[in-house]
Amino acid sequence: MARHGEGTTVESRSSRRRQREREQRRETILHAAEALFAGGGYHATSIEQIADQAEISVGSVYLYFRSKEDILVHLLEEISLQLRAVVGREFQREQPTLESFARAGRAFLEGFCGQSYPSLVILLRESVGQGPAVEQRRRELFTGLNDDIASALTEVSRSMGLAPRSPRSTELIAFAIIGMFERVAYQYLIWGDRGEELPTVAEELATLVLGGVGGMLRRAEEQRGGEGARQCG
Amino acid sequence: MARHGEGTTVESRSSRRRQREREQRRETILHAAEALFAGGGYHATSIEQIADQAEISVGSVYLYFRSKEDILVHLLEEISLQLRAVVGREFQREQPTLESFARAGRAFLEGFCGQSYPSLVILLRESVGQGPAVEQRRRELFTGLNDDIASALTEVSRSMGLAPRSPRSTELIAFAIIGMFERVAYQYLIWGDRGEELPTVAEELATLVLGGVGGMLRRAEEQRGGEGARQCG
Amino acid sequence: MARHGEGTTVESRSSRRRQREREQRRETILHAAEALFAGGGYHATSIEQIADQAEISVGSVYLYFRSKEDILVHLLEEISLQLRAVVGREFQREQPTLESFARAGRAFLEGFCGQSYPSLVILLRESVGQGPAVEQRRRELFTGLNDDIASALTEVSRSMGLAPRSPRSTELIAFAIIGMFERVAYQYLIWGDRGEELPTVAEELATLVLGGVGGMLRRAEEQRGGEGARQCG
Amino acid sequence: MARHGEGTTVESRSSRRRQREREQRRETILHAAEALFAGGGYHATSIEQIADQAEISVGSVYLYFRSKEDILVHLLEEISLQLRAVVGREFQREQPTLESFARAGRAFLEGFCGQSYPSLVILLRESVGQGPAVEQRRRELFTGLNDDIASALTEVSRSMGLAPRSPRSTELIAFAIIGMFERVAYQYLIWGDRGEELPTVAEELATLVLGGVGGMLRRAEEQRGGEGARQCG
DNA sequence: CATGAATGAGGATTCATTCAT
DNA sequence: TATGAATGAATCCTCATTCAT
Repeated sequence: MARHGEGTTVESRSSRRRQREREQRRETILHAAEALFAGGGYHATSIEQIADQAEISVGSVYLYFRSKEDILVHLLEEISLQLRAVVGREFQREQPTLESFARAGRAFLEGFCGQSYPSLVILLRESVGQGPAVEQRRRELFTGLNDDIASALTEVSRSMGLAPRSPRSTELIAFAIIGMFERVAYQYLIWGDRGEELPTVAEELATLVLGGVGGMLRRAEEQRGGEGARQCG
Repeated sequence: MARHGEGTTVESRSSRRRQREREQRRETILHAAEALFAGGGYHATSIEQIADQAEISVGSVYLYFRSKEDILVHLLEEISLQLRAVVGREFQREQPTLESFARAGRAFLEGFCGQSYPSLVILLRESVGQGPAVEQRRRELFTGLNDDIASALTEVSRSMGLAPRSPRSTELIAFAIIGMFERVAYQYLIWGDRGEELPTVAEELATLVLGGVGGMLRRAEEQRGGEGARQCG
Repeated sequence: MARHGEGTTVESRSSRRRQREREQRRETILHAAEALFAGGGYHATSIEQIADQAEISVGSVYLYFRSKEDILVHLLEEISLQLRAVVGREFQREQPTLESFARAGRAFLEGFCGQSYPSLVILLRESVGQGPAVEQRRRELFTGLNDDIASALTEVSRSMGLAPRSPRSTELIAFAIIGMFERVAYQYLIWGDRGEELPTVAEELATLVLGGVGGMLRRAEEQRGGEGARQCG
Repeated sequence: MARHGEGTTVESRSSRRRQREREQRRETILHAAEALFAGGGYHATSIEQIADQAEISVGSVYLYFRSKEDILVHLLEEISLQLRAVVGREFQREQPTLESFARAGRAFLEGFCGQSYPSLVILLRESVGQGPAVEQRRRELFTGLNDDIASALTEVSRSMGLAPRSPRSTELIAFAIIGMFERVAYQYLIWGDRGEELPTVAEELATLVLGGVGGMLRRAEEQRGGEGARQCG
């Protein structure tokens, strides 16, 4: 329908603007929901509240999201990206070392939790136990995170001159690392009202994790050696 | 209302019977709810379903529990006891050693998770994000568990000849340990459908934790030494 | 739980009372809905209005009916009984004759339509085009009615000395009879605001139907004869 | 805006084209709606679905029709024309006879129902019980149809040498005829899934109607005679 | 104590209609 | 004219909790 060369431009301009506005609106809803879910809880938050907060109508929410659950799923989507960006960065810069885990831990606590407390609350509290679709997304998130960490672990243990461990060992260590940070974040940030201690805790935990991961890697090594020996015998 | 001297006896007998029956009824409701919450989710379970499963009337549920939320809180209560019994036992027998942590870990995975899967699901999934009262109880549960572990840690590090660490270090290590097992249990048991791997995983994780905790303790020591040195300088 | 002979009586008494009250409540809802559906239309009537009219709460409506649609279906159920009682009576008394159709017609117009105008409106207007479940029930209603009439037709034509006609002919004549009354009732009662003419119309239609049915029966006879002849040729 | 002499021509040309296109668009919407209403039901069909099916935007639907209800009303308008064309044709060709009713009946079943099943569904099912405006249009439709048939009846009875009957008798017979075909069409075509029987049924019903109408006419005559006699006496 | 019918606030979702572009 | 995003009123239904029996 657009005529002449510029027609296209005009059309694509307005269409791009539309697209941008649409994205913005989506984000607005998502952030309104994030704040409300984190503040009052997923179930205690009604669609009407979200609409009010986002300064749109109830019906409009459904132009951007299929259902209330869908909002939560997309929130997890965003959190997943944030999280892997913050944490993954530490492993991607160069050859990861044991120190990378300490840095990644600090990044998680200070870069992620500290920057976006609502995200943390949704990740660790509000998205838990809220139905299968949400659970599925959480699972993917954690699996992805675990893969990142497991890869780094493999690299690190190789660079430490440790023999390659079984895939499950690596997986387990990765989950263990995630779990440590999860619980610490939950205790200190969600339950703790101890935000001011965050830097100290981050520092201390980073140090501890260094020892813990180092110890686990070595232990896995020994165990494997033992197994090997036993098998040889 | 008691008549004659023996009245008291009679009454106390029947009153004791009453008391016992009351307890049984409570348990019945609690276990009905546990199964339903774990199976279909806390929100998807109605009081009517619980009453049906417990073979009593809806009204009777409210003779034993103030509200639906109250059932969940008491379920956490029970789980808390189970958990500390299973895990605590390993630390209480004698002088705890590093090995105790490995044993406690195995006990958690095999004794608790393996024996009562529904309890695990409620502890880690269904009781999360379900309102303040529940959250409060969960917090107490984890704090209690943490205290147990922290005490053991103090003992162990002393018996290992390591200098006493700051209370926070100990607390952090304890939370880290809890977190490791939480996430591993969630991944392998709740999401994993990998129940059959449980013994292997338990064994492997126990070994890893030995290394991890050992490493963390040593690292905490070093850090403290460093700090001390710095302070001295 | 009831003890002694009278216990049973007492229990069954109260249980019978309960049952009776339940039935009454059901009827109350049904009649509230009937009036509102007939007055304002099925879709324009909300569950809240029905509850108000029946002087109960919204939730209680759902103790007696699964859904709004379910109310309509049960309304049709009742109408079906009424209708077959009123119309069927005329055929059941003795050997039906051609006159029976005239009487049944009068009974339909005066006994059914005249007595329960709302029922008529629901049968012919509000239950039409309201979804599959309702349509299914309407279908059964009409099929049942048709069976009644078809049986009578068979009797009558035999008693008139007419040879038995094909099942389809009988079915068709029965539907034709139903259709005549339906449209006449719709025109004169639902659209007509001509309730006062009812007796006259009923009389006139009864007479006409006598001729019509008689004519149809004879015509079916001839046609059959013709077919037979053709087949013989 | 028209320039020069020919301007008018040009304008009227383009205006006629516009007009034609507008009509086409209207028809497109109408037919999209017809198919959807007949298929899924009036209420289950949304304006968006209609717009999609007609390959226009939601807003455009409102350039052609005031409301969703308005679409249904106009659909009835079209159906009314179709119907009277098909049925009326049989009476208009020459002097109508009793046979004309049989032919009109066949035309209704085969020409109308058989050719446009969706129209039938909308006429007999989807337009019923859908609010006052629609009901008003349906009433006009049936009244018009009735007038056509009543005129023909008057002609026929005169040509059969029967004395003129009361207007109401004629009206009643006309409604009776319409009702017969309505119910038969509903049963066999909408409920019946017996489309293949249509020709047979049409034939059989035509024959029966011959007898029925004949009988009704004669009976009306007798009754009138009786009344007259009574009045005379 | 036990029952289970009754309550009614609450919430997610739909959809006909409008209007700025 | 055409569009389709935005609106928000309207509605069905659920379910935790109460209380008369």
